[in-house]
Amino acid sequence: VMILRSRFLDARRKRRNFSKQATEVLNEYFYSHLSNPYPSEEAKEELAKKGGITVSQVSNWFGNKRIRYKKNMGKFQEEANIYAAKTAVDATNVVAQGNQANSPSTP
Amino acid sequence: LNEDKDPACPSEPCPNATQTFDWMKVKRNPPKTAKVSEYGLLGQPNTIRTNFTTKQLTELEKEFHFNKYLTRARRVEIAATLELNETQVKLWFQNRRMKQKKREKEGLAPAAASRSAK
DNA sequence: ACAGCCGATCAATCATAGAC
DNA sequence: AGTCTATGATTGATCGGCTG
Repeated sequence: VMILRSRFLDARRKRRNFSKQATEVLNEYFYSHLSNPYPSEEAKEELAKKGGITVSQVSNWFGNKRIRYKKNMGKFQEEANIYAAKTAVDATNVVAQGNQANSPSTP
Repeated sequence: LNEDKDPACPSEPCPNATQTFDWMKVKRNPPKTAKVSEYGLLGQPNTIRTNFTTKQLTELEKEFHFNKYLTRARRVEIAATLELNETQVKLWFQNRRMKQKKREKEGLAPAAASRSAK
């Protein structure tokens, strides 16, 4: 069992938490787009640049964030309120459904 | 000063603050990788994430370096040798290619970054 | 029709960093 | 120094779209 673990023990180890700056930028986007927290490739690149991390890390972050958020929404309520007040560039008016037009930066 | 923006909560209690959007309700269907163990005696018809053994991964990796893509024949061959379904082998290669592409991408971006930083 | 591929994502899990 | 929780990364598998 332990022998089979050695298979990994490579990149997954030695993990560093993101800087305050990165976390801030990511959360800001996430909560200001809570109705659809799926940044486009371009948006990811910008977030990566602003946070000083890679695009993959941005993707990982959103992937984890979305899953964990819906898994336990209550646990993020407080955090949601904090960031919700910061930015309101979002268009939260998609009550039912029928939404699919997502153009953050494509006029 | 600022009131929550809860445009609508038609007929839902809406526990607290933010509402529940569609993406939060998304549910994936369970894997069908099962080799059908008869759903009659206890447990569900096993539909769990495959756990490749070190040996299987070694073989798959070796084959990948030989060919990034599989032919039907080769796939059948490998599946039989490693005791996996063709689907598992096919999926492994698909994911492996994506992983490869991701690595190449990450391996060049830093180079370009240092170029402009120099 | 249809299977394989791509790109994105999900979901479960691993391993570690940090809180207590 | 542990134990528990937060979090970044990995990866088998799903979803929708495109294509030969």
